[in-house]
Order: sequence, then C-alpha cells, then structure tokens
Amino acid sequence: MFGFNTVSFDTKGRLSIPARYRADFKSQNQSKIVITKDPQYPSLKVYFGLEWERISTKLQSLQGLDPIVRNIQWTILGNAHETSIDFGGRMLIRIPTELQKYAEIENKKQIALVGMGEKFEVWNIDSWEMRQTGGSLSTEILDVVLPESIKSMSF
Amino acid sequence: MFGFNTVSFDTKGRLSIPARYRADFKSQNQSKIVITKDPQYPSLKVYFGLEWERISTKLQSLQGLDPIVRNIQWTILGNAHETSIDFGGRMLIRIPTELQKYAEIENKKQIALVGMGEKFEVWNIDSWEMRQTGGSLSTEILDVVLPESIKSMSF
DNA sequence: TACTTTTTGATCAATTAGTGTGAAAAAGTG
DNA sequence: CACTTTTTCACACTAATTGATCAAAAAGTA
Repeated sequence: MFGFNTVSFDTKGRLSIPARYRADFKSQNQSKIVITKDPQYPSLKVYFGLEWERISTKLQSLQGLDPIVRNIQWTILGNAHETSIDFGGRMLIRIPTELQKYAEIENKKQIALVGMGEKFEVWNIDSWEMRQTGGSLSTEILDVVLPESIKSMSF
Repeated sequence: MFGFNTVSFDTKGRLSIPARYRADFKSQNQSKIVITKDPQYPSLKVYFGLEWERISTKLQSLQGLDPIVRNIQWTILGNAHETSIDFGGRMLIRIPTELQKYAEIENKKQIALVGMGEKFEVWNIDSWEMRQTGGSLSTEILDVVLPESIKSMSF
C-alpha cells in the first residue's frame, strides 16, 4: 500500500482509509492496528498488527540503559494507541488528541495519509509538503548519534 | 521499448501509449505498473510490477532513522501510485494530480515518454530537452551525500 | 439507579473523481 | 486518392468522498 493521499479529518478526529486500500486491508485480515508517534518528525505511524508485533518486540528487547534507546522506546511504545478498524463501512480510524497535537493536525479538515508499504504515515499537509520540497521542519531531530542496535532497524 | 516519444495527455490526466509500442507493453506481460517520483529530477518513473517489487522491498528494509534514507523512502514509496494498464482497451494510464505537478505536466497536451528498458520515464517535454542540451534544472538535487545502502541501489 | 452527555458506528445524498466508449478528425499507407 | 489506422475529443456512466444526521453504546454524574 503506497502513495500520498489527502483525506478529510472530521471534527471527531476520525479519518477514513481511501477505498483503493480497503481490499488490501481486508486481505491482510488484520483489523488490529497501532498508531504511535514518529520518533523523528511531527507525524504519526500506523502499523498493522503483525508489523507492530515485529517492531515492538524488537524494541523491547533492546538494552534499556542507553538514554537514546530509552527515549525511542518511550516515544514509540509509550505512545502507542491500539485500536481496530471495521471492515464494513468507511474504515474510520480515530486519532487520540494527544497524537493529533504531536502531528499538528488538531482542527485540520484535511490531512495527509501516506502509504509506505507495510505501514502508513499521517502528516499535517503543510509539513509533508515542506518535507517534499526539501525544507526543514522546526521540530526535526537531527544529528543524533544513534546506537548500532537502533540504526539497523527499519521502522 | 527504448527512446524518446511524445504522447498526448488528455484533460483528465491520462496518457495513451502510442499504437506502435503497444505490442512491446503486452510482451512484458505485466499489467500492474507503479508510477512514482524520480528522486532527482522533476520527472516520473513508471515501473512494471516485478521491478517495483524489487525496489520497494529493498527500500523498505533500509534503516529507518537516517534522514536521507527517510527522504528517499518518502519520495519513492510515499508517492507511488499503483495501477494497471488495460491491455484490452486503449492502454490509457492516468497520472494522479500530485505527480503531474511534480513533473510539471499539468495541463500539457503533449508529454514525453522515455523508454528505459525495464522501466520508462515521463517528462515535461521542455524539461527533457533542457536535459539533453545540458542545461540544469532548478529543482535538481545536487551534492547530497548518500549513505552506502542507497548508493549501491539501482533505481 | 435514572438521567445526561459523549463516543462510536451506520446510512444517505450531494459532489467530485475516475473510467469507458463512440465517433469525428487527423495521420499514415499503398 | 481511397482506405485503414490512430488520435483526440466529448459525453456518459460508475465509483469514491465526505458532510450531515441519527441511533446505539458507553461513560459520566447526581
């Protein structure tokens, strides 16, 4: 599941999965999804059950004394919001307020939903466009020296 | 299919494969194609299913916290549009608005379709000619220091 | 418990986006 | 030139999106 989509974001904080991905969702047969913070950018990640298993298990297994590792564990695991989508209708996903704030999508009517294969990313449209055109975001975390254990992971 | 061709591009954003190339497309025997941004130039890449599998799988496996890696993942995976060519019909390929903008082909009547063997590229005709005569494009990304993991890939 | 409020899911209809096709116009061919 | 093929345009149809509304369920409150 790939590609950029602008989707509407209702007053209740819900977004609906575009129709072209719905069949894939169903075939994966995974109604369980996990939304959490992106550790580097003001955006959210949406993982499917299996992918989340893989990542959360891996993260938990890392040694907990390195401050950077702990930081990333807190960000990803500590903000994870588990939910499920209904296969019937429009496949609505509600984003908790806390996460909306982080991604700067509070009160936005339209947001960006970006398919990255096994996962989706949720972005404020302006932030996404900024990224695409090479501009840098104020909240960007750069130049962090990462431990090997994390460097080698794909999120 | 190799080489440069101009093809018409209708008001709904569809390009039609010239009749003389249709046999070539059929011979690939892959109706699934993926259109996405070229990471360096204002143009689009069109991959056939198998080639896309190879590239997207590789890209997804790269370490996910390197800002340059993420940038390329966003550009290529995050803008990919999966679709298919209808071999039965007129072989029209619709290009999503977002990608039209990127390649600067919005509202153009004619665009360039350049065959590169396993894939082909879509260009604004003027941009393509500029490239051929050695002019430089404003959006060109230069002097980016790429991680080895990406350098070693072929796109 | 009884009542109110909030949350969540379902449905409908208007609008917009996307797809398919006939036929005129243009281009190519012998 | 007569004929065939291809391109292009326009229209019609199908599908998707989304705001609005409503009802059921859950949570909160006195």
